[in-house]
Amino acid sequence: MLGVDTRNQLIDSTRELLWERGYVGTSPKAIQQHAGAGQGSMYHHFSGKRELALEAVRRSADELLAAAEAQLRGPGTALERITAYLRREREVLRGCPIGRLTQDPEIVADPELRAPVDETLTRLRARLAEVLDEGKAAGELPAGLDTAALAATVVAVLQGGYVLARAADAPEPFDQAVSGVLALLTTHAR
Amino acid sequence: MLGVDTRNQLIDSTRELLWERGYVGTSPKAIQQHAGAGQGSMYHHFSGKRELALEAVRRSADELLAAAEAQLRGPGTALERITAYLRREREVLRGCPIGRLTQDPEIVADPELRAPVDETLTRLRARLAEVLDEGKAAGELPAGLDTAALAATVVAVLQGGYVLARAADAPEPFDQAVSGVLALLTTHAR
DNA sequence: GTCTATACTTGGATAGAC
DNA sequence: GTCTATCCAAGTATAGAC
Repeated sequence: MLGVDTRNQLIDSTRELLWERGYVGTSPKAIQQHAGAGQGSMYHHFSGKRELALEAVRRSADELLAAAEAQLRGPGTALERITAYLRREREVLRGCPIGRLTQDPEIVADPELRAPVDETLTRLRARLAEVLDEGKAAGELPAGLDTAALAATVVAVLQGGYVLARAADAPEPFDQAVSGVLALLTTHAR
Repeated sequence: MLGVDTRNQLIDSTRELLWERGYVGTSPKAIQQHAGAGQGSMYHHFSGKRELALEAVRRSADELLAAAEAQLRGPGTALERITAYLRREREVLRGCPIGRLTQDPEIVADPELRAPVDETLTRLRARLAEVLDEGKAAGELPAGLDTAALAATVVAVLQGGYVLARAADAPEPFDQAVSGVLALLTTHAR
């Protein structure tokens, strides 16, 4: 195979457009144009917009978890790894390619389309809870902490930070939200 | 005037639909049907979808700030009021009628449509920062806290909580996220 | 103010030729 | 595998009658 094949071009274009415009805002025609593919080509590889979206969402989901793992599996204490994850370089104004899908009525109404979104955020929370548990075990964090709740808080700060940044058309509120939760977390570390 | 006039019916219907389906997902026809109004009626009162949305967003924005004020201006210490605000009854699975608009490409691309969204979340943060400042002044919270950052965190937890809940199709992750940040905040109170 | 008719574009997909 | 032609509904709006 030489170069990228059409099928993958279509999937990648769909990922981009879903990120930028969501499911209801993305038309087959737009996907084709972005991918440089014709109608026939798209409908040869996929049954339609929905199937294409399904594949696109699954890939974005896998990528998001892998990216998180890169920070969380890294070196350092539990809190250092959480900090690295929260502070990692992000395209804040673009928002989260997975989280943004939760605002799409046709995604949440379709169990198959919602499933990868749900799994991704659920696993992310579970993984963060693990890291927080390590912090507890190491005495970095107080034994009484509800790590599952705290993991949800951490993910929510990211997802909500994107919302604030997009509203303001500026990344600062995102950074503030992250700073705020880190300040709370690290003064618990002793 | 007897009963609700058509103009207001149209605005309220638009508010509902924007909340549920966003701007790109809401058609003039859907608005008319939801409002029980005809085409001519809608285009008599408004120049089109955009103007209607503008009015709808402004009203939802005002309402959101007023609702927040109800908790934040209430009785109790700063932390008690923040807690009341975070724990207030919410239709979690519907998400935030203002925050959800930040995921709409046509809203954020249009300065006039984005403005009320931006103002609402910015004011909300400012108001929360005030309350947190009161908590600092009262010795409830450590003097070193960055209240602007913390206010962003609080709003982000709400906005992100909605995202997690909608992904899971269940309110629990929202409640966890709130619990987590409250646990951090209240153990700082001394 | 509201209704119906009309218009043009886009969305989403199928059919059949190459 | 890809292209072009075709199809029908929906989106978004204007025109003019009542």
